Parts: sequence; C-alpha cells; structure tokens
Amino acid sequence: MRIVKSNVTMKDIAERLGVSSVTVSKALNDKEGVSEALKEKIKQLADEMGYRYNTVAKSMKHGLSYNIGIIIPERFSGGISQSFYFRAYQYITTTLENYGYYGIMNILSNEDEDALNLPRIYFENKVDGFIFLGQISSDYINVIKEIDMPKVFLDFYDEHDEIDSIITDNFYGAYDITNYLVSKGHRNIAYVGNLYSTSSIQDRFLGYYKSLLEHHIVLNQSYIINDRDDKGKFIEIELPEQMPTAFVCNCDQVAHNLVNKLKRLGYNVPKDCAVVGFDNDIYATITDPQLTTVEVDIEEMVTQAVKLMIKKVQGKNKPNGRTSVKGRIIKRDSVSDIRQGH
Amino acid sequence: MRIVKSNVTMKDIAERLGVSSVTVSKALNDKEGVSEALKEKIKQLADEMGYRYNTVAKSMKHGLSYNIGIIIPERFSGGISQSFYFRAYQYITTTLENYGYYGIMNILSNEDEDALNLPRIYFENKVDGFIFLGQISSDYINVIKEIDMPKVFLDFYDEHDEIDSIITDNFYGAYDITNYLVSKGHRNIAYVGNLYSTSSIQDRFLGYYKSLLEHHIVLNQSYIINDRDDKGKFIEIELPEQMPTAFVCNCDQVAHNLVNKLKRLGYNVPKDCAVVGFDNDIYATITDPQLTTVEVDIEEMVTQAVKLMIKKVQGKNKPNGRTSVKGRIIKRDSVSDIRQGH
DNA sequence: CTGAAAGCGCTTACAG
DNA sequence: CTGAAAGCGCTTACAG
Repeated sequence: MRIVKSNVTMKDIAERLGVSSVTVSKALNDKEGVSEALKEKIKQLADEMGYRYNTVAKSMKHGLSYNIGIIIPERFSGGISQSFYFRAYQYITTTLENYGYYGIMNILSNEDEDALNLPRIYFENKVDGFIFLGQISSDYINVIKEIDMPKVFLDFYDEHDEIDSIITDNFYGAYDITNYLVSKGHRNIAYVGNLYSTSSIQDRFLGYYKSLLEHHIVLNQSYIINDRDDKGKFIEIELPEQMPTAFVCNCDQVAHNLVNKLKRLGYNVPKDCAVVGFDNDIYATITDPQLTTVEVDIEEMVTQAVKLMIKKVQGKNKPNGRTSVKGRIIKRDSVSDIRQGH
Repeated sequence: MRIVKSNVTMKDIAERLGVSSVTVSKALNDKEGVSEALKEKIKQLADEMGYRYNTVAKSMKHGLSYNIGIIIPERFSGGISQSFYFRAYQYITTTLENYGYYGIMNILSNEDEDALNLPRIYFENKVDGFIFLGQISSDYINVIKEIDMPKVFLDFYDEHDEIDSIITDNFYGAYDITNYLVSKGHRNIAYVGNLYSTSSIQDRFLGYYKSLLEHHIVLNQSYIINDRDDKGKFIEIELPEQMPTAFVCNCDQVAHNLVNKLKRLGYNVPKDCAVVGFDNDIYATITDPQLTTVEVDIEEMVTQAVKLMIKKVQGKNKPNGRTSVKGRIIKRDSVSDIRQGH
C-alpha cells in the first residue's frame, strides 16, 4: 500500500511562481543567488501553501540521517539512576536539536549486550553516530570499536581510550566530599560501593582513598562496604563490626538505602553517623535527613558530548580522549560536625 | 561540506554479481521474482561486503520517515511521574521497533505550549505521527487537531474526543481501591488531589466518589484535599480539622509526601490512618510503610497506543475514541483493618 | 541572478 | 525469473 502525504513540495511552489525548484531551494535556505524580491515572494508563498521542509530528501542527498543513536544499557534504564539517565537523555535530545540533529534512544537489553548484538538502528543506517550513555561491557566495547560511525561514551570510559568519553569528575568529587567530612572532624570513614562494578564507583573510591591518604588516615578494609552484585543489582548492606562515624556512598540511592537501614537499627543520622551521597538526584531530597552530596553537572557533560559528536559527524574527527567535568558539593543535613566544641 | 559514508549499496552488490539492482532489492527484501539460488548468492555477498540497508532511501521512496514523535510536556519530564513517563517512553520505542518505526522524543516546553508552537519535527517532516504522552493544554490540543498527521493521546484525553486516546482506567481503579478501604472498615475517607489539574485526577476522584455513594457514605467537602496548584506544582497539604481514617491519594508521590507529613505530626501509618496511592511507581516502594496502590498497566496501554498509531500511519484510520486499560490493586502495608475484632 | 542536468539509494510498475 | 525506466524531494556543480 502506498501512502501519499498531501505535502507541498518545492516544485509546487516553483510552478506557481514560474521559477525553477533550484531557485526555491536557494530562497528557502537563505543561500546566495536569488534576488531579495524573489526570495521574499517565495518565502511568503511557501508559508501560504503550508510548505514543510522535507528532511528526508536532504538526508538522502547528504547521505546522512541527521539522527544520533543514544544507547542506554537496560540496567540503567530502570530503578537505579533512572532519573539521572532520563534527565541526561532529555538534555541530549534538546541539545542535538540545536544542531539540526535528533536523538533516537535504544535500550540495550542484557541479552543483546551479552550476545554482542548491535542495535537495529546501526544496520538500517538510521543514525550517523552513537552516544553510549552508561557503562557497557568491555566485550561489547570491542565490537563497537569496529563500527564505522562516530561514537562517544557519556558518563563512563574504557581502559582503551580509543573512544572519546565525557565523564563526571568522580575522583575529585569523592575527594572533595571526603575532605569535607574530615574537616567536620570525621576520621572513621567508610566507603559504600562495589569496586568492581563500574569505573565511576572505582574512581569515587580512589578519590575517597586519596583524601584518607592525605590526612594520614589508614584505610580499614572492613570499611569498604559492598552495595551491589556484579550485575549491578543491589544487595543488603552489611555494616562493619566497628561502626564508622561517616559513610561515603557511591551514589544517592545507596545513601538513601543506608540511611533507612541505619535509622531502622536505631542510629540517628547525622548525629551518630554522617552519610553522604553522589549525584544529587531524586534520592538526595527524598531522604530524611536530606543528603549532602556531589552534584553532577549533567548539562555541561551533555553539552560537551553533543559538541564532540557533531564535530565527528562533520568529519572533524580529532581524538579527544577523556574529558572530565567538575561537579560540586551540595551541603544539606546528613553530616554533623563532631569536632570538639561543635 | 560533503560527508560520504563509505557505504556499500545495492548497486555495488549488483555490479559484483552482474545483475541489476532491482534484483538485489527483491532478493534482500525476500520478494517474489528471484530464483532461490540467486537470492542466496546475493544475500551472502551482501553479508560479506558488509551491506547495510539504507532506511533513508526507503523513506524517500515511500514519503514516510518511519519515525513517530513522542511529545512529553515539560512538567511531566521532571520530578513528578518522571519514572512513569520514562518507562512508558522506553516501552513505546521498543514496541515501535517491532513495526520498523522509531520514536523521537520531544519535550514540549511550557513556553512553546503557551505560545502554541508546534515541535520542529513537525515542520521538518521528521515524523509520520505523534503520540502525546501526558496532558496538554486545551488550547494546544486545538492547534494539534488541525495538523495533517495521525495523533494519539496516551495517559490523558480531551473532552472533544476527536483524537483517539488510551488511558488507564482511573475511574474504576480509584473505585476499586476505595471499595477495598471500605471493606477494611473505613468510612471517613479523604481524597487528595487537585480536581482541576488533570482529567486523571478528576476521574480518580469520581471513582472514589462512586464508591462512597454505593456505600451511602456522605461526601465531606473538607475531605477533598488539594495537593498542587493549577500548574501542577505541589503545595503543602493541609489536613482537615477532623481527621479521616483513610486517604485516597491521586498518585503515589503525593501519598509518599502525605505519609511523611503524617509521620512528622505523630500519626502512625497505617494504624492511625490508612494511605493509598495510585500508579505503583517508585514512590510506592520508597515509602515506609510501602504503599497499597493501583498499578497502571503501562505495557498494555503502550501496546494499544502503538498499534493504533501504526494503523493510522498505514492509512487505516478508523476513529477509535477513548480506550481505557484496567489496572489492579497492589496490596502492601499502608492499610490496616479497623473492623471490630481485627 | 536564474535554471537544466545529474544524482543521493532505493522501489514500483511494467515489459520482456 | 530478470531488468530498464522513472521517480521520491531535494541539492550540488556548473552553464548561461
């Protein structure tokens, strides 16, 4: 079955005016080579006739779809960090529009990731490039490396830095917030997160560790507390025998869960234990008390990722490596000052 | 600047095999008119040469973009119901893919909605139809009605039912859960929600009211409690002088806020007051106690919306009116039985 | 300033 | 079963 949309084309406008469609094209695109008078007449008639530009024809001509695929692994599309990724995705599409591009989201299912299946949009040339939003397996990265389209990693990176990535400055963010805890008198500080799950969690741990080192605080192995299995699924948090006075959590959601657990066990947050998070997402303000945390600058990260992608799509493909974007500490109510006299 | 993607085309395959590109097209699309042997040879060579189908050419030919615009009003893209809409959006894109279609999301900003600006994807013929996800202003609906593309409303409807809509059965959902409260001995039951904000909130109220009527419980005007201003922004909930024993909230997030408020004021939920929600979203399980609520069947709603859209795009455009999809009660811990002997 | 010709990669309708 | 021709709506490169 053929479906004809009752669309006005440049040719229709040209015929009505007795000019060629080349001239109409030039006028509508504000290009050189049409008199001002004619250009105005064309634009006006286009308006009257309800002309709408046909992007598909432009795409055909240029060999570009003017779409960018946004790939989000399934495990980030649900509960955990859902709000973060949705916000990021929204901002990506909005930013792309400024360049005449559109985002097509694709949730990468766990099965497709394991089976190393590329998304359909790749095989159908539906997109000109890919932004990967959220850590993917290293096997999958190896497959992706081979495809002949620009790609950018957003919010994670890979050991092989052949693919440009934009990440939040996890290391210095965790470093800063741990410093902040120390400045409030804390010295028994635990870290909550599975060190082998994502590079973000790892880097945040290292920032935390750097702060300890600088303050000559010995890292207590029982103060590294697991929060999820290797698939990213949350597990029950096990508190150490000897309680710390502060917890640095790898993300707000885990901080939220921890605060609830502590409260159930009869601890007062922040009086008995300080708890800080990371991300400043919905969990930071849902928690009672509201969480002191590190705000990730999504807007800036997305802006950079999109700019990079547009450059690549336009063929200006200089490798860029890893770019990290600074966050900032948001002070709320989950940390108390335990120094003498405070 | 011209960017040439180093793509293999059907013509390249045809030349290598000494056949015409028409034959290659037929073979690759599994159409009549090619011998099995040749078809196999063509498919194999296509594979070897790394051929990828060019959707843009197909689009050009058919006058269709094979994209559907998913329009989400800005106010639903943030805090409130964010997780619901993101889940719905994800499921829409996945379902569309089964029909060879792709979703392009567009957040409708408050300004564009007020100024009655149509999304850019419309003017660029970037999509073949629109799914509107989340209530839009009636002025905007009036503008939309005029555009010559199929449209479907998802999760809301308009008084003029010229545009087909798929909604959750708000009325019977609220009716069922209010009945449930009554069955547990409650008779002083309040409703929380701004009756003038969205049709969902209104219909849920009416379902609640129907249950009261059926049980000969008089509707107490002070038991209709406002939760948000007309822009959808949450306001502080004001409790009535005389406390009810149960609250029917128009959504889980409001139920969550209410539970927290009640707890702060020293009430025990569910012992002193029962609180039920609607949606079964993230707030239902975040709340302590976890909320008894009505689960909305997003999957089914999306399935129907997408099917309807595909039919329309294919020209089989019978008006469908409003379709409502049944939800179900999820019983958790926020309701206690206050009947004698329980 | 204006336009005829060619082409982007595919598919349709028709002829052989 | 196979393919030449035309066309989808635009743009580019070139000629006048």
